[in-house]
Amino acid sequence: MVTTCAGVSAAPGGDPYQQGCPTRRILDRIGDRWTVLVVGALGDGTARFSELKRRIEGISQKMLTQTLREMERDGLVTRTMYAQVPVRVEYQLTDAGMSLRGPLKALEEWSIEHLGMVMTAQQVYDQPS
Amino acid sequence: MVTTCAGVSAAPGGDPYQQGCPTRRILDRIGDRWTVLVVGALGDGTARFSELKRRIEGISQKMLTQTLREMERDGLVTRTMYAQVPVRVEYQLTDAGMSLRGPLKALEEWSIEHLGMVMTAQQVYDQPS
DNA sequence: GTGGTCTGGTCACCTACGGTAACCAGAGTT
DNA sequence: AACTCTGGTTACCGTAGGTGACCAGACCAC
Repeated sequence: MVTTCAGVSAAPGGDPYQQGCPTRRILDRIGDRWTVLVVGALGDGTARFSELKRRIEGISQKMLTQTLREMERDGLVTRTMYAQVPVRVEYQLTDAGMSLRGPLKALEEWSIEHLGMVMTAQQVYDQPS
Repeated sequence: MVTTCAGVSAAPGGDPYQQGCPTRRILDRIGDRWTVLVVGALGDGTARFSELKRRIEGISQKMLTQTLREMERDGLVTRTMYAQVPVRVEYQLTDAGMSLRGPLKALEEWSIEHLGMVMTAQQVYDQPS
C-alpha cells in the first residue's frame, strides 16, 4: 500500500478531499473542460491536430496544444510526428487514455439524460415568482 | 426527440462537441473542480455548510457558497434553512444529484487506480534524458 | 525568386474566473 | 459592551484561459 497524501494512510491511493493530494490533482486534470472533450474526440482511433481542432468546436489552438501536451505528459495520449510536408502530427489514446473513456462516457450520458431536468430546474429557480 | 444544439438533429440531447450546446454547458458545470467534490462530500445524507467546508479541505467559503448555489439552481441539491440561532443550513443531494454519484465515483476510482501510472509517466516525460 | 499555401505551433496581450481575507447580520453569553 | 457562533457577502488581486498575430519550412504557381 502506498500512502500518497501526507498524514493519510487509511485510504490507499489518497483521499481526494485532502488538498494537494495527487489524486485530487489528477481529478482536476481529467475533470478539465477540454481533456474530457479530447478523449471523446479521439475515441479509439488516431486523429491529427487539425482534425481534433475541427471536431472540438470552440477550442483554441493554444488550449488544444496545451491540453494534448498535458495528456501526453500524463501518459494518456501518444504523439507521433511524421516529417512530411506539411508536417503531420497524429494523436492516439494510450491504454490508460482508453480506460478513461468509460467513466467520461458515463458522465456525458448523464448530462444528456438530465439535460431537460437541469434546464427546467434553472428556469424554476430563476423565476422571480 | 428534442434538438438542443442549433443545426444538430442527429444526436438527441445535443452534441457536446458543439460549442454553446447545453449538454456542454452541463458537462462544464459538473466537471467543475468543486462540484465533483461536493457531490462526494454530501454522499447520501445531509450536511451543514460548515461541515462541507471542513470535509472538503481547501475550498474557500466563497467557492463553497457559489458551488452550492449553482448546484441548487441546477436541481442537484436542496437547501434547507432552519431559523435557529445561530442559523443552521442543511444541504442534501436531490435524486438527480444522487444519480451523479455513480459516474463521478467511477472517475474518482479511475484516478486512484491510475495514480501511480500517471506519476510515473510524468517523471519519464520530465526527464531531460 | 517572389508570393501564396499548408500544417502545427508559439507568443504577447487581455479578460474573467478563482482564491484571500476582511467584513456583516443577529441573537446568545459573560 | 465585548465576544461567540454560523453562513454568508464583498473588495481586491493574481493567474488561468481565450484571442489574434506571427512563425517555420517546404512545396507550388507565376
